[in-house]
Amino acid sequence: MTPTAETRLRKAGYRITRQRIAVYNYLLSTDTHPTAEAIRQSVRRELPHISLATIYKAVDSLVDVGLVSRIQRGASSARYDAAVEDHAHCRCLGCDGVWDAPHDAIPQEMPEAFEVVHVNVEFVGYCAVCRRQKLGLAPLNTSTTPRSAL
Amino acid sequence: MTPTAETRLRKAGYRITRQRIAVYNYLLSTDTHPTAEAIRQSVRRELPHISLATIYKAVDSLVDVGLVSRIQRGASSARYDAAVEDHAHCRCLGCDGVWDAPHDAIPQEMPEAFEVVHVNVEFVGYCAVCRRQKLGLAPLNTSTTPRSAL
DNA sequence: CTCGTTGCAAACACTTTGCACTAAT
DNA sequence: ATTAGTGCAAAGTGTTTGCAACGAG
Repeated sequence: MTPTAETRLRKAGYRITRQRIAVYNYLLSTDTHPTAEAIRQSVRRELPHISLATIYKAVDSLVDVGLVSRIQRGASSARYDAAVEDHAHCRCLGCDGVWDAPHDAIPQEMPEAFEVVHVNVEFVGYCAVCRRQKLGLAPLNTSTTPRSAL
Repeated sequence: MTPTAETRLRKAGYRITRQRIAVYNYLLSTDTHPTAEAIRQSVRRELPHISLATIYKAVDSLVDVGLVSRIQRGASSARYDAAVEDHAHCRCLGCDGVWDAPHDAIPQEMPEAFEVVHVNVEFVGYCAVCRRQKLGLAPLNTSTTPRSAL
C-alpha cells in the first residue's frame, strides 16, 4: 500500500487495516482481474481467517475512494482491478478469463444529454487457447500461464 | 412474432408457444430494455399465470437463436432487447434506467489473437432527469415518459 | 403419441447485512 | 476511549433446476 493510497483512504474516513492493505497489495501485484473469492484465496496466505464478507467490504472501500475498479459484466461474479482509468477488456466465453484489451478502444465521442462518469468496453469472444480447443486442435504449449496468450 | 422469427426458432428445434410469442412480441414493442421481472409484469396481461422461470427460459431460447440480446452489466439484473446488432448503451446511476446510446460508439479496431463474438459498450453516468435532481434543480417536465429524455 | 415446455418450488451463486467482538485511531 | 472494521452466520437477490402436468407438432 502506497502512502498516497493510505492518505486517500484516511481522507474518506476509512481506517488502514491489515485486511485492506492485503487486498490492495494483492490487486496491485496481479493483472488477473480476480473475483472476490480469488482475492480471498491469495490473501489467505497472509490472513488465514479473512472472510469473504471482509473482502467485499474491503474492495467496496477501495472502489469508493477510487483506488480500485470493479468489472462487472456477463453473468458471473464481479472482478477487481487496481488500475482505475477506463480501459477495454476481453472476456473469454470458453474459460471466463478477463484480460485488458491490448490497445485503446474507448470511444472518445460521448452521448449528449448524459453525464458520462465512465465508459465500459468489453470484447466478448474466445481467447487463443479456447479457440484452439473449440476447433479441436492441439493445445498451445502454454502450460504455465495460459491466460497471457493475448 | 414474425414468420421469420418462427422459422428461426423451429429450425433450432424450439416449439412456438404462447409464452415465447408473448415475450418476443413484448420485446419488439418496447425500447425500455426490460428486466425479466418487467417482462413478466407486461406479459401477465395476456398470460396471467406465467412464471418468472418461464420468462427466463423464453428469453434464453430467443437469445439462443439470435432474436434477442441480453444486456448484463452493472450489479443489477439482466435486461433484454429485441434489437440484436451490437450497439452502445447508457446506464443511469441515479434511476438504473438503460437506453440505447444515440450514436454509434462501437470500436472498429479489434484485439488481435482474440476471436471477437460481440462488443459491449456502455456509458455509465447520469441521465438528464437524474442529473437535475442531483444538482437540486427543479425536475424537467417529463411527467409521462421521463426515460426518453436523451 | 411424443417430447419439448410450463409453472411451481426448491436449489443456487454471488453479495450484503446484523451483530458481538476486535482493533485502529 | 471511541468508533470503525472484522468474521461469522443468516438473509437477500437474481437466476437456474427438478419434476409432474401440459400442449405443440
